[in-house]
Amino acid sequence: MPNNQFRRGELYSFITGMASTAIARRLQKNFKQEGIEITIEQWSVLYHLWKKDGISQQELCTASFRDKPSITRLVDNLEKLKLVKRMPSPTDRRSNLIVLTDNAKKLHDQTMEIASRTLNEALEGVSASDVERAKVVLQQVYDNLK
Amino acid sequence: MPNNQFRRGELYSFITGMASTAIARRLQKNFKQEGIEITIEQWSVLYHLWKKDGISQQELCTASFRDKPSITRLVDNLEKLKLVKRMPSPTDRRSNLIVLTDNAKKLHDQTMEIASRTLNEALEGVSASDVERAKVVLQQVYDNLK
DNA sequence: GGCATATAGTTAGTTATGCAACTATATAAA
DNA sequence: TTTATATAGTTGCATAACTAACTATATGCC
Repeated sequence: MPNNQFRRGELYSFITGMASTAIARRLQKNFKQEGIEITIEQWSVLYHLWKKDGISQQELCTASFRDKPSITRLVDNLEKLKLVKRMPSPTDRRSNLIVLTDNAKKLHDQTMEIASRTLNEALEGVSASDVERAKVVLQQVYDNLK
Repeated sequence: MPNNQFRRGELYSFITGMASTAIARRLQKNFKQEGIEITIEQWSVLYHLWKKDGISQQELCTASFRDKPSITRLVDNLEKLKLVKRMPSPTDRRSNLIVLTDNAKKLHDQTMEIASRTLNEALEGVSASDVERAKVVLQQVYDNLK
């Protein structure tokens, strides 16, 4: 096996697993410590709804890079938690519009503060320009494969 | 909400989801196209065993950044697929040594070639030095949170 | 209008993760 | 030696992901 193949195998584990799951776990832990009992996946859905409320499940799929079954179940669980409601679309009877409840609106400020703090923990000692360069690489990887 | 908090929220999605899941999906797809019916998680366990065969589940946990239940079940499934066997450790009766079967050894060359090719697809147009810099950032993130 | 096709969303089955609780064995301290 | 503690691994429960198959509605074409 050529040496560069080995190094790329190592890289795979870096990009694929380590940093992303570490951030996810830490964010989940920080939520829990403040008594916020939602998963980070649920939070990421709320995150898009806070930016734009009342969008369809399909729009949530696109925004959050998930497939339709994943969004169906995340919305199921968010509905059980009384954080969102499915409303029939007035223009398309196949489609639901997902709207935030007051409970979810109340979570915005606190969870965004925790997410911001978590990202600060994660990026401690990393310069803004290195972060930007890493973003560009990861975006390029995504674009190469989508 | 201050503007830089918003930008960091965007960054979160970069690091957490996009690139890593895109690579995982593409690798899975490339395996499947060549008729290799294992998951990338199973492959990542084999990957460590190819480097060093006959290690304990705990060593697999450390090497693959997974917790013990995850490794227990991955080894369960790999055993069902006749790709590994649990052997009792001769020195510690609590411990299993996980050894590759001949079937698993046969998968090495083909899957490494696919993984290498997939990573080439992913990194197309990204310079080696940018890859190295991104690796450093992701490693730093991991170290910050572990 | 009627038919083919595309789109929105749901359901079922398998795999994987995280967490907590558990068993069994090993090690260290009294 | 006995007791406490640490370690290796398993099991149960909840959540989430991917794939494939499905229902219902919309759209485009004849």
